[in-house]
Amino acid sequence: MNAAKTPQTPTPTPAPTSAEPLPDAPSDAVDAITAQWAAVRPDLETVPMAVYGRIYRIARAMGERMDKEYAQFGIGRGEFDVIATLRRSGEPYTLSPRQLSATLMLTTGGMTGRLDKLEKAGLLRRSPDPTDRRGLRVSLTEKGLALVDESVTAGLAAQTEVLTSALNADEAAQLSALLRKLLAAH
Amino acid sequence: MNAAKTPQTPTPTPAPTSAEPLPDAPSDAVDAITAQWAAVRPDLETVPMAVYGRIYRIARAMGERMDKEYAQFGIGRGEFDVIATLRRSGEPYTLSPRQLSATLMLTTGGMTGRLDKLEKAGLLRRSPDPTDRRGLRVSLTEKGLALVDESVTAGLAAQTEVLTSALNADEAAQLSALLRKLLAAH
DNA sequence: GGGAAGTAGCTTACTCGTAAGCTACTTTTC
DNA sequence: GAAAAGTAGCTTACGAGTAAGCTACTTCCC
Repeated sequence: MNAAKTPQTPTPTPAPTSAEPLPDAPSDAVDAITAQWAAVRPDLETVPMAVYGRIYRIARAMGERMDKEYAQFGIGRGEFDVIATLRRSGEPYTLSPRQLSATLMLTTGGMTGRLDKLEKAGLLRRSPDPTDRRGLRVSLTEKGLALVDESVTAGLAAQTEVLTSALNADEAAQLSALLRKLLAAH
Repeated sequence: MNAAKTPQTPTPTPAPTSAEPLPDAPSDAVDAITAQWAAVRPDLETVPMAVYGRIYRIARAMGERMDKEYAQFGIGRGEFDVIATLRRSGEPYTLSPRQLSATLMLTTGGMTGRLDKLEKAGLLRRSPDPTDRRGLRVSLTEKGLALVDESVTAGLAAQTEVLTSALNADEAAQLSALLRKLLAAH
């Protein structure tokens, strides 16, 4: 009835590739998965599997946490990203839909939907671009500016809380540096 | 016309929190974002923002890469996850839909859709559970077993390629350990 | 200066997930 | 051993994204 074989011992040296569940570190769900793979397919590398497996899970877990934070302000993560992009672009908090969809790696169709929702909520305003009649300018309203300032603080507090509970300042800096190198390879 | 303000210099000490774009490290899109925030909201912590920003982007980039790998075998990432879970559970490569949806953190409705598609493709088979008439048993077919073995190898090769191009073995192990600690806090 | 090519934003059709509700069956409890 | 509660899997309604195609406008280029 167990959901899956639970590998009792994360076998000291199960894979061809070195150190996985270091002696002191407690084993987690990802260790269980790599151990299962090592049992049935010992030819597979477990380190990359573990790294990306954890990245994927952390991204998902923090994403859900962020959703909850932003829900307090009546917006979703997607909407937050839009108003946050406007906010950090500085005064007058104005960008075009195209700039927004490019920055957020979203199709224009998806952006139209987000802007509709935010405009209806009174957080931003669409106005014609005076220099190009094809285009629009999207600006944060007073209400939008106030809301984004509150919600970014709340969201960041959540991230900070989890990060500092897990890692000290040195480790966090080290992690950031390693992730920068990894991201550069993508 | 630029999509966003491009911060020329990642200012040596812009934020209250220490070392961000280390002297040698090239600055990336995430550095640009944190620099923008530091300019308009200098009270915000930039380290957590950078860590989670990079985690999110790496997860997304590798996700897209995986989609391409699996597309060669005619499946998507979601379908791959299902047959991979069956594969690593070991012989007889059989689990219930409930076990699968629990393991993959998916609703039962979502699992029904994935199973429909995989069954139609001949990669797995649904049969009644002999001990519980409410339940089903989902098993990999010969074809499914062969396909998952090929696709897991291809996917892992892609992950290994990117990881080893960015980090040496020590760094990768270090990253894995830091991520384990961070994941544990979620 | 006029036609070709490019760009901006919106709409439509489709995909794939969730949430909630359904039926069928099993387990618990008195 | 019958009623109540729980569990398994499917269906339906809905949400939010993509891809492709549309119209309107601008820019390029001869």
